[in-house]
Amino acid sequence: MPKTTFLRLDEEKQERIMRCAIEEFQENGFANANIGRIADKAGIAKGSIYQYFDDKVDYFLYAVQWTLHYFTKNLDPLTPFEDMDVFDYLLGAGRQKMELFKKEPVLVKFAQDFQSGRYSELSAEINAEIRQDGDAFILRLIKNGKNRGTLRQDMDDESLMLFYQGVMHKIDELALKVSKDGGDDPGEEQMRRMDQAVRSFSKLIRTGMGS
Amino acid sequence: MPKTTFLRLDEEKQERIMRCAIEEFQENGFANANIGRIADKAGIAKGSIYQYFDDKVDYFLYAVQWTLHYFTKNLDPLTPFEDMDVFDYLLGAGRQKMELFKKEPVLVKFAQDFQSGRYSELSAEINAEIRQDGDAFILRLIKNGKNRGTLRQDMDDESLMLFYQGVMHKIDELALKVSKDGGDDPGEEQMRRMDQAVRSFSKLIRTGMGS
Amino acid sequence: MPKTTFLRLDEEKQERIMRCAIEEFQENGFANANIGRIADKAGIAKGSIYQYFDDKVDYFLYAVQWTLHYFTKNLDPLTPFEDMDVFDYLLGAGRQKMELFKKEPVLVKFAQDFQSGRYSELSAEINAEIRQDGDAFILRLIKNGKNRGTLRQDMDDESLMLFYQGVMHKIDELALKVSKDGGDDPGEEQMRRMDQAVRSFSKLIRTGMGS
Amino acid sequence: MPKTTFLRLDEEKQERIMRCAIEEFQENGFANANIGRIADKAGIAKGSIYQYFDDKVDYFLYAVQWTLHYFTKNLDPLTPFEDMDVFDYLLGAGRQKMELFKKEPVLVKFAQDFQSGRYSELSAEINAEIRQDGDAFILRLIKNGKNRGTLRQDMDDESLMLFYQGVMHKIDELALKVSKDGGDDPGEEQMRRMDQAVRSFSKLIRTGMGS
DNA sequence: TATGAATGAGACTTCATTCAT
DNA sequence: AATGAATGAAGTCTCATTCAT
Repeated sequence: MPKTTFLRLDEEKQERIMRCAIEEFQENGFANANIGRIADKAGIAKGSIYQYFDDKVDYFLYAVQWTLHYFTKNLDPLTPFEDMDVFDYLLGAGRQKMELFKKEPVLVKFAQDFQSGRYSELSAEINAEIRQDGDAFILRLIKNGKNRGTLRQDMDDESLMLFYQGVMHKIDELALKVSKDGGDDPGEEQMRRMDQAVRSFSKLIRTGMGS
Repeated sequence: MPKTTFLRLDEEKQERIMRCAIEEFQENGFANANIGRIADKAGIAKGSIYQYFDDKVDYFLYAVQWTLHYFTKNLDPLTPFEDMDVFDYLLGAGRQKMELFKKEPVLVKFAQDFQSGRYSELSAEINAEIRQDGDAFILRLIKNGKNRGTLRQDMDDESLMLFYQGVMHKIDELALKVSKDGGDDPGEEQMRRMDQAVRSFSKLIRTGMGS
Repeated sequence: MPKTTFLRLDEEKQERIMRCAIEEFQENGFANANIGRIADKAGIAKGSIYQYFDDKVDYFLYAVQWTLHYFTKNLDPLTPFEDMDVFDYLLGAGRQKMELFKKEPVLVKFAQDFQSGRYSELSAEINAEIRQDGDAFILRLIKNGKNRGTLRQDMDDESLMLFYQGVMHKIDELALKVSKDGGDDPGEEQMRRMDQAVRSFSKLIRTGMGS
Repeated sequence: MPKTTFLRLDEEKQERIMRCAIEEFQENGFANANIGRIADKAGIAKGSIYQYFDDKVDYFLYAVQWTLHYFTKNLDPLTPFEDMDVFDYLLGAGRQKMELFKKEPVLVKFAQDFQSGRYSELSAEINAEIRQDGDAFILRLIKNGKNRGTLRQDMDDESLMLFYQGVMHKIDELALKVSKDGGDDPGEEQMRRMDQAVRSFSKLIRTGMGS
């Protein structure tokens, strides 16, 4: 919900203005994020921000939206969607995510934060919406899996989804940690660690912990 | 780390002062929590809080500690520990957790918040410590399971732990939601829903999603 | 060390903001000086002061610097320096100081206060620096006097300086008192009293109290 | 002006209570002196202080009075008064003062502070009174000097007094500095430095700076 | 008489937002 | 459209003083 003034800016400036905000929100949380500091980092006047957005909340909400948009634009095209099931996705997603974390650590951390309930004080609605988007995606993977016969049929979709999401969340956490360990330039070492973990999780998701 | 002045208060007052703080922090996050509001709710003077704690952070940190202490005091004694494995625990914990959520929804939400990384800006150390305590508990369950032969042997303990934690977290989320749906007095209806869910998750953890 | 925001203000406003602060500090000391009161007197918002200075200490320190700068700008040009000795200076300075006291009683009292060690809790460094500046000036007068043969040679410069400063301090005190006695408009009466005193002190400094 | 409750305490406790206050006032100034901290240091309850004194100002004022009383009780008896003039006093006082500084540095610093105008916001009256006491003492020395013919007759007593006080103040400053340089145990080295300085100042006072 | 918990006014400081230029 | 100075509400924290025990 930025004002039209903002949308008329050239894209490079828009991006700069959003990334600086995201970095600030991610580092300090919403309440401690400082509009003046964002303006400084972005090289614009504090007043200008109020030409672009109604207020701090508006700015933040658009930062969330911008981040989600960034991911759908840059990530999903890479994953051919039809006919893929959870296991396919999981295996493919592991390496891909690592690369994403390396490339956009701030965005990823920001996304992870609001998905795990930081900022929960800010409009439960948007949080719900975000979650729904993610849910829809997983549910399609699950339906595909059931159609292809790779997923057990004796359990309802929602239970499967929750189960899957719980595990996925841990993978994300792990990927973030591994990529952070890599410092400025996480190399093949980190990649191998991550691949290994993904394969373990894949096996566990498929066949469980039981002996 | 409260001052001795606080520890000399009678227990009823201490509890009131901590519960009011926890409620405030849970509802508004750390930065938006308002010391004056807490004092009002607790029926004491704003200044008194600073007779009890060094500052807001100190107060918050003790709220975390108090909450953890509350759980270990009221919950763990109920779970006989020796020789129990993850599945035992999961099944037993389900109903128990529901009851806890019904009885202490605020404490539970507060605990869940700081375990899922809200407040991450506040002393990563405490977060690490909290996590470690939880980890140790799970690792013992896992070792027990491997000894009893109920857990697969071909996977390292840490992977199993992460997997288990991911799923557990979803159960907690669910339990909170279910108990919230029950309004003021969640009845047997909610209990049944929860039991069902726990059994589903238990099955999935044991045998996986694969067909 | 004011922020650039302050330095960009027009000079009239800067001066008003500094004079109000100096008056407040002089009347109440540092700890009892009230930022809100200063803002009111200066006709600006309390918050604005924090756009200009880091904090109260920063504000105070700049008040000291501003005062010293004021004196060097408005006073020293009047005193031709080369080849002057202590006695010349003393005689010349008397009347001049009286006029300064009449014109800027607050600034003078403020300066006297921090030179005599009120505010000593605030950064001993600045105090040292202030003193050094003054010392250098006196030492030059003394060297000139020795060169011209008007000062005794059998005593080290530092002793002479301390002796001289002790007496000078009393003259300042006296000038302040005399000019205060004059009320709103100290006239020739006061001037005569002061001239007399200066001549007495000059004689004493030169030839001592002994008979 | 302490309450009778205070005066009924045994002398050791009274002294402790006063010395702790003096130390606190000297270190932090009046406004920043903390009643609670004084009580802690003195090993009494904060509330007790209000059984002894009306309020903080009362406490402070009595600290001043106590200090002056201490000096008149412990110092002046040592100086045979009759028939002494300024030069006698100066020479005798030098070594004596050094010893006093070594023995009671806090008291001395405190006295020096309020004589040089720190605390000036606290009742100008008392300050004036303090000064008057000192003045009377000096005036007697001066009259003695004139009677004995050791002081010049062609100058009024008040000018001589101011002159003398100005110089004396510098000696005090110096003595404090020298004794501070000596660290925990200033030895003969410091004593010699001080004696030397006193002799220089005595000569200057008697015969002046002129050649 | 001694204690120390309780109080609450008031201080400094922050910062989102406005507005004149 | 952009700027950045100005605002003032609101927050945290301090501490002299009171008062019940």
